[in-house]
Formats: sequence, C-alpha cells, structure tokens
Amino acid sequence: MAPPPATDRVSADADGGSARLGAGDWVATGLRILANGNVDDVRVEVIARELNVTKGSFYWHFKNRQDLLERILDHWTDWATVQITRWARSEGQTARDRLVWLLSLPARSRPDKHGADIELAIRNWARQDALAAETVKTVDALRAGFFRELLSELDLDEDKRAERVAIAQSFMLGEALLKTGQDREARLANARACADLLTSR
Amino acid sequence: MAPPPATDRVSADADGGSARLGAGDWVATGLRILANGNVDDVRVEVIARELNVTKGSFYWHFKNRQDLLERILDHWTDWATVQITRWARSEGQTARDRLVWLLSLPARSRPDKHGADIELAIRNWARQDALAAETVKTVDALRAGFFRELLSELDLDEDKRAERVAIAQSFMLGEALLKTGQDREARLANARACADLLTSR
DNA sequence: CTTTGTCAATACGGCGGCGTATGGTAATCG
DNA sequence: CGATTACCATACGCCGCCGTATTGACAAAG
Repeated sequence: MAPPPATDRVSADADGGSARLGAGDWVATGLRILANGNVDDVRVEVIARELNVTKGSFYWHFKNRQDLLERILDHWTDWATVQITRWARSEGQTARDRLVWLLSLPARSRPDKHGADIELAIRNWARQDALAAETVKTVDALRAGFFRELLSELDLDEDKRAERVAIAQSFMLGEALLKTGQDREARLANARACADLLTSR
Repeated sequence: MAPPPATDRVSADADGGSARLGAGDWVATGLRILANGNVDDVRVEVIARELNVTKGSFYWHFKNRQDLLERILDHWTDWATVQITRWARSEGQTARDRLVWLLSLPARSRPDKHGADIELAIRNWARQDALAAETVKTVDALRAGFFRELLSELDLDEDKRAERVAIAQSFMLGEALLKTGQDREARLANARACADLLTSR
C-alpha cells in the first residue's frame, strides 16, 4: 500500500539467479530493450516476461509505465555524466590527448554496452517526448562544455572556437551513430585525425 | 482482385480535395508520420484516419503493412539519391565550394521537409529491420563515394583520405541530428569551418 | 506465534491495431 | 446498356498491451 522505496540500484543480476528483484532490474531490462529497439518497445508486460515475473510486480515498484520511462532517462543522464566526469579526472595529458580520448569514446566503448544504440534510441525518443528532449539537451550541453574547455587551451577567437566545438560534437555524435564496417583501429585513427584538425592553427 | 498497379507517384494533395487517392498518398502520409515519430507509429489505421478513408482502401493498394514500409524505404532512397546527384550536376565550383555545399546540406534543408527527422527515424529503424539497415548502408556508401571523390582533388595518401572522408561523413550526420539551438547562419559557418579543416594540408 | 510489510500471481475490462471477408458504388468499356 | 473494374465501407475475430483489484506467499519484527 505504501509507495515503494527509492532504492534505485540497477543491481547486478538482471536475470538469472536471485529470487527477489528491485526497481533497478526493471530499469536495466528496459534499457536493454531500448538498446535494440525504441521507446515503444519497452512495455511492461514484455519486461515482465523477460524477468520471469508478471506485471503484478511492476506496479508495486512503479506508478505506471511513464514512471519507468522517467527513471530510465534519469539513469541514462547519470551514466553519460559519470562517463564524462571520469574523463575529467584523467588529468596529466596534453589537450590533444584528452581531445582524442573524448572523440574516440564511441569507438572505444564496449559493443555489449550498447552505448550508441541507446543514444540513438533516446535521441529519437526526444522528438516525441518533452522530458527526453530535455534530457538530451542537458547531456549535449554538458559535452559541449567539455569540448569548449578543452579547445580553450588553444588561443582562438570566440567565433572560431564555437565552430570547432560544434564540429567536435557533430563528429562525435556522427561517429557514434554511423555504422559503417570500420574496425576499431580505423575509428580510432579517425578520432586522432579529427583531433589533429581541430587543434591545428 | 488483381494486385494494384505500380503507380508510385506520391501525388500532390495528400489530404484535402481530390476524391480518389493512390498508393503514393499512403506513402507520403506514412513518411510524414515517420518524420515525427518512428516506424511503430506508422500504422495503417492511423494513416487511414489522416486520409479520411478506412482500411478497406489500404488493403487494395498494399499487400499488408510491411509492403507499405518497404515502399517508404524505396522512396527515401530515391530522395537521398536524387538530392546527391543533383549536387553532382552543379559543376563549376572549386572542390572546397562543393564540399561546403555538401556539408551544409542539413543546415540548408527546409525545416518543413523534415529531412533530418526522417533520417533519424530511419537510422533507428535500421537497428531492428534488416531491409532498413541495407537501405541506410546503401545511402551511406553513396555519400561516402562523393566525399571521396571530392577529397581526391587534394593529394593525400590513402590513409589520410579515408580518415577525412570518415570525418566529413560523421560531421554531416551529427550536424543533421544534433538539435542545438543554433541558427542557420551559425550552422553554415560550422560547415564552412569544417570544409576548411578537411581541405587543409 | 502472530502481525506487518514486501513482493508477486491471477483475473478482469478496456483499447487499439492487424488482416480478412464481404458487400456497395462510381467510372469505364465492350 | 449491362458488365467489369477500381476503389472504398462495414463488420468481424484475433492478439498484445495497459492499468486495477484481489488474493497469496514469505520474511522480519514484535
């Protein structure tokens, strides 16, 4: 009868052994479904089947489907933020090295993490849903801020810097979404080449 | 009883005046729905309502829903191809000018054409559907070919050229999909700056 | 040992979409 | 002018999903 507690742990075993499951398991599975599909595919009864549970459980942890979707967005925001700020702590490199690091993030992401897939799905989702749109906007602004910070170490005038920030961001997004047959090495080379161009005079 | 004729005109008045409508009207409306949503939103009964018709009409023109989806993909391929080859005929510019022209294609597209929206929706679709994936692959290869042709006017070694082709394509895709608040002028400036970098030594 | 809290199963009504069957009508043609 | 063709409406059965209600199982706490 009481609303469920706010333990949002996205726990380890999303499927498999442990008997009891929490809200996090639903979020994790929803994210996985989102990764190879779109928002409309993340349905509560589908997730329930995947977790070998019935809906009865779902409506204990969540108010309704929309509630789950919002938690998924929150979780993605956290993930994107953490990923960036972890980079922020990796000091001690040159500006170019760190730029390469950032630009090659999509190329270096483990394929089983579905980072690019989720990104695409959420960006698509953002065109229909206001909350998703806001989430994407926030993450984009965050990334742009880091690019700007990086490029500020070169002395460019304001206009030129803004252009290069935009180029960096567009490249990074495009590189993440474009599914050519390129292997990891080629993609890393692309990122390095892009960094070279962006840091050139 | 006979299968409908293959008149795929995507005619003028998708809604409104004319009494009779053809398969093209269904494709056009489907494309419009796809533009602000995703594949799962293009449902036959929804389109029927939008056209002020019932399903009875649909199943005259199409075998089933999948049939419509395939025609939508075909139509998009044609559109993308035409758009590129029209550029191919715009000779008489420098390589850089034509590069700028290509890179700024998303920035210059009329917003009511929903080019970027459709692109995003189809790329998302491509992750679930093999046919859509093939379509995207074809269009990407076409675009890459033109970039390669353009950049071949500079004398770069094979590796460097491949890198820059990839950068160009990633930038173009990212620029199309990234929805920052930038106005048209700023986006054009980005394209020009990107072209400058790509054609630099 | 009972109470309370936590999680899950079952069952229900409703909606929206698919595809089919069948019948109606306006145009067109022999 | 009767018949065929092209297009559309109506009605049906089916399925998947939503959200609610009710009950059950099980553990920790009292």
